[in-house]
Amino acid sequence: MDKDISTKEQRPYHHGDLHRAIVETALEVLSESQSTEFSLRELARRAGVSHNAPYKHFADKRELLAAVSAIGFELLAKRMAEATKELDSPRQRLAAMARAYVSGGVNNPALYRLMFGGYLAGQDEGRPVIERTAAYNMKALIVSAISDGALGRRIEDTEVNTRTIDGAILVFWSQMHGLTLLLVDRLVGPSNKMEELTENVLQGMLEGLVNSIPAMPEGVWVGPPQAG
Amino acid sequence: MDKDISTKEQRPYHHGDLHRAIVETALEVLSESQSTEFSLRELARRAGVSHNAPYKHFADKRELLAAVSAIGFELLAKRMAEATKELDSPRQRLAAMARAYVSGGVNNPALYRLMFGGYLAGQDEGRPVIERTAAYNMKALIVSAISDGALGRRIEDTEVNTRTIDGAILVFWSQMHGLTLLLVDRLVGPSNKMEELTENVLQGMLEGLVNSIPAMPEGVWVGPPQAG
DNA sequence: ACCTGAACACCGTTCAAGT
DNA sequence: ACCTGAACACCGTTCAAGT
Repeated sequence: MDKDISTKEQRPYHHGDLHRAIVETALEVLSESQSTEFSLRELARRAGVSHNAPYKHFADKRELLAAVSAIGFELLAKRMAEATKELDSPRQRLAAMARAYVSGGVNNPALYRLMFGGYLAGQDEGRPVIERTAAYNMKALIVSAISDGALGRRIEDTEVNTRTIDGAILVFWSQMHGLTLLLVDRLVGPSNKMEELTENVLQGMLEGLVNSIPAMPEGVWVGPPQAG
Repeated sequence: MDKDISTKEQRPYHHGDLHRAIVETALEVLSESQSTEFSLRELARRAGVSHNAPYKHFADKRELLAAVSAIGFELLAKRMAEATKELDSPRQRLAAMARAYVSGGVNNPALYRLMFGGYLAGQDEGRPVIERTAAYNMKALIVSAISDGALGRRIEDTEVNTRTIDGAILVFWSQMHGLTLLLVDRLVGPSNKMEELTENVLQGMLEGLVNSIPAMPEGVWVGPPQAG
């Protein structure tokens, strides 16, 4: 009649939170293999449940990956918030955020690609995408870094309006996004020059390509091509 | 004894160029489905050969996708060359190239993601990647657009050196790459505002974020999030 | 040379049960 | 409720053969 519920490891009926366990396993496997091509069955194996158990928590492999992606956005947002926490100067805040953003991506390329790679984007137009709100939380940090005065003098003006700020955000985000992905995909490198490149790009962005691009560190471009 | 080789459709022993046929089928399927998750077997079916025939021409699904990616780079390079052909002003050339680049990506997101999505990037460090030279040909167009005077006055200076130009290229390319992918992944939009956004970003990039970002068209940001 | 059919070890996903 | 085993229709890839 005794159940012996507390001390020994039971085989059947474990896992209080399989949902969480699966997502964490997925994050591990993603980091290790740097690929989303793992199978649900492998995850189940590593989590110690039958190949079928995950379907109680996720309708789909896609849905699991969406959950992983959402966590990716949270992690990146946390990094960005952390990096800017104690900085006052708008320029410093923006630079710190850019560095956090780029290094976050370069640190776990597969996760960054999953978040932005459109694996979960298209499909049916109307369907709400689960990680979308997580993406918006992250974007909000960029918005605040820009609109809290990052643009310097213009931001104090009365003529500044939301559309102008939207423009700045778009420039900033797409610039960092592009740099991150070129680094991640090894079209530019090496990634240990990452901070230097980020700083240079940031400076060029703020002050204008024509006037201010500083000399780049050498060996920035991956290559050379085979025979030329 | 007659072979009847010319007029009738034979069943056995077709395809003078199965390699090409497979790649073209892959491009079709990629465009239609906007996903790289089609199977080799499906390609073989559509090309009218056994599921096994492709392996005579490609060691791997990866190798096939690399060939498709290479064609993607060629197509994009052609677009960019075409777009700038009859323009003289560096500013116009750069803008035209940016537009061609972005619209090329937005036109076939799955192909663009395949080209840049790192599907073929990582793996073994040393291994030469087949599409890499194609990517370099495309990059050469960007290089020429920048260094042929696109930067205006600075480019005439004796103080201009290759490292400076590298910096400009990095800014330009990563900016366009990022914008393209934010559009493609619907984090910013709608894509019919693409040209306008491109022009604005380009202007911001050339003249500096602080001074020159013009007002953005409305409705640029996808959203809003669910409950906020 | 170029293509085929059968076979292997895997998938994602479903379903009728078990505790 | 939560988990399982068996089953289905598919993969990518390999191999011994056919023309």
